[in-house]
Amino acid sequence: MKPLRLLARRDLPADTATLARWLVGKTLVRDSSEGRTAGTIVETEAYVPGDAAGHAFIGRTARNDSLFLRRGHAYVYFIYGMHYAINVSAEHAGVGAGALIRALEPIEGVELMRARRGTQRLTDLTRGPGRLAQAMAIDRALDGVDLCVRGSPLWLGHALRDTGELATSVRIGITKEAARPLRFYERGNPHVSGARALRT
DNA sequence: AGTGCGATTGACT
DNA sequence: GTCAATCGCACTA
Repeated sequence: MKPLRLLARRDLPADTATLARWLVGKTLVRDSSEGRTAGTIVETEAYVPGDAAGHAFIGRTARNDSLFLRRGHAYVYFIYGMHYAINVSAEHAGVGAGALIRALEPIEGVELMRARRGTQRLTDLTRGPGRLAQAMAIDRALDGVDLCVRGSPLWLGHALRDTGELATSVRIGITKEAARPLRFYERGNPHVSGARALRT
């Protein structure tokens, strides 16, 4: 396997939508006491500055504070009383925006992911924001973590393979700003979510 | 102090 | 295809 190399913050595009597109193909790595899990990012959504669908729209609060950090930090939120999901903070410090990571293709630690998820099927491990958070043991304890430093429990790595065709669609599960084409995914990848939510 | 709901998922008809 | 689970948080009062 190719070695996992940390992405430098200067490599991250400052613009939120550009960042979300660019993240498809990169690697998300989780180092925990249980071991390492990692996956190729295959689906993201952009929540841009001033976006009424974004969690930062209401202004900076204790919950969404991490969205306002300099790009490359984790914003982890709790939703529906049972699920966590992770964003990569975007833009400059003080601007509330982020890229939601919606799906991964597992690369490393698949057995650990299976144990955490309580299921065997490979495409059930990290297809969807809640599932991937569970597979990677991501919760509010990781909120605000810097994804661009060595030794972080959660970090971003370079692409480990060529990325397939990038596709674009509207975002899933929102009602405001629902027509904006801000979801990005690798076309045809079986780990991409959204089959229920979208016909395309 | 009470209310309503959400960037989802899994179980079930 | 439909729907309940489950709770932190923003908002109203």
